[in-house]
Amino acid sequence: MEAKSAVRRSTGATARVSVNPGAVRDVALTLFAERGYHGTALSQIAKSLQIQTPSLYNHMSSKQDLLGAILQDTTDRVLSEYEDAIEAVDDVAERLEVATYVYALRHATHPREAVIVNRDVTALEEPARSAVYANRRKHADSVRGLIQEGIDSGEFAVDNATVAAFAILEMCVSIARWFDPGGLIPAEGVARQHAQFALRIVSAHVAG
Amino acid sequence: MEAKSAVRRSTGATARVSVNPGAVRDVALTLFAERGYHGTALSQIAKSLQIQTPSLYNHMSSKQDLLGAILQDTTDRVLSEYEDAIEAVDDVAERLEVATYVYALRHATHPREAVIVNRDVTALEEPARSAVYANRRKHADSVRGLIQEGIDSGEFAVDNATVAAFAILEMCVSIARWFDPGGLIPAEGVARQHAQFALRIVSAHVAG
DNA sequence: CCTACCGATCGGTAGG
DNA sequence: CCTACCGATCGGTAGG
Repeated sequence: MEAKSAVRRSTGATARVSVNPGAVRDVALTLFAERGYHGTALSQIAKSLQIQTPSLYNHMSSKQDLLGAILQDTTDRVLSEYEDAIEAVDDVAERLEVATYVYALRHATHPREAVIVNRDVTALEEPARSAVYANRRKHADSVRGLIQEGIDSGEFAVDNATVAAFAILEMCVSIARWFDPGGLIPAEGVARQHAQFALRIVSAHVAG
Repeated sequence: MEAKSAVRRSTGATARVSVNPGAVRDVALTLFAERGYHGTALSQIAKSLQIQTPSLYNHMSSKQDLLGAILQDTTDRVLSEYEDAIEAVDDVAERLEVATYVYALRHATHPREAVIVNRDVTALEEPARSAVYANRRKHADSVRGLIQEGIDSGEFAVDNATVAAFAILEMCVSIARWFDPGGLIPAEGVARQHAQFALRIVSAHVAG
């Protein structure tokens, strides 16, 4: 009969490092993104970390909290990144360009977070869900305002600011679903092209 | 003591019409779109139809089959609609325009199907999932080819046909997530604007 | 971090 | 279309 530790060592699983809240969240990001919140069992997260399911509760308070923290942090970051980006420039076309660039880049570099925000926000219970929606709306409303400003000044030519804002934002969101970080185009290249698409969508007259 | 039928009548629920496979699918479309495949229980579908869960099996063979039928039919229709649309015109810019128009219009008029295809295809088991992916790829590859054709002929000016194709298709897909059929803009208006956005993204020189 | 265990609910079947 | 029921699995707790 073998000792328990020897049996465990013989399974060939990679050595466990240290389980902490960050590690739990990282695995949750991967599995939620792959299978969705409802499609992921805590037992799968635990297995990936090579611990038993109840041990997860040393690093989180509930499955809902895990989802809530991911969605809140992600949308918080999107919002602050957006505000930093437009603060740096004044021209309305340039603002739309940098806003699109950072939003696209974030979706290319953080696909798991993006997929979960867009697929599983409905799985989040209130009041956390409303807080996430509020972040999203704040961002979308501001981009819409940017476009309306460009229309009013005659720099942009587009039928409807709301439709254009959704088109621009959503083509960026989708990057998280198709972009291959190991492919030929770097994340910055995809972001740059989307920023150009945004200017073209609003028909901005840009130099160069 | 009241008779069973009287009790049922007294609940105030709307009169049940006739349950058939189409009614089951319609309710599944609504609930899957709202909560996702894994987030929807068959008991909820049954409750919405005012029958017991086991009775659902008179109208479907399994939950997986229900999802598979929805996804296969939806992607089949997208593909045939696309082929019909581009057949009707010859010019490459016009082809991109009509292809975008019908794709956008479909997502505005069939939001439930669109949301489910894009969120729950990963919940579909093989080999059905691969068949759905094949339909999607056929459509995306053809649109990418259209754009490449325009680049080669000098009509379009875009860095990368694949990136442009994804941007155009995905901004249309997202319509299903934000479009309000009861709002100010008709579905056709949203589709028309997206067709214009597509031409602008590829920088096509269009008359008018 | 574990074992032992909980009530609830899942998709689905048997047999009318 | 129903009642009665199945094994499996869910998120989570007790108590070390």
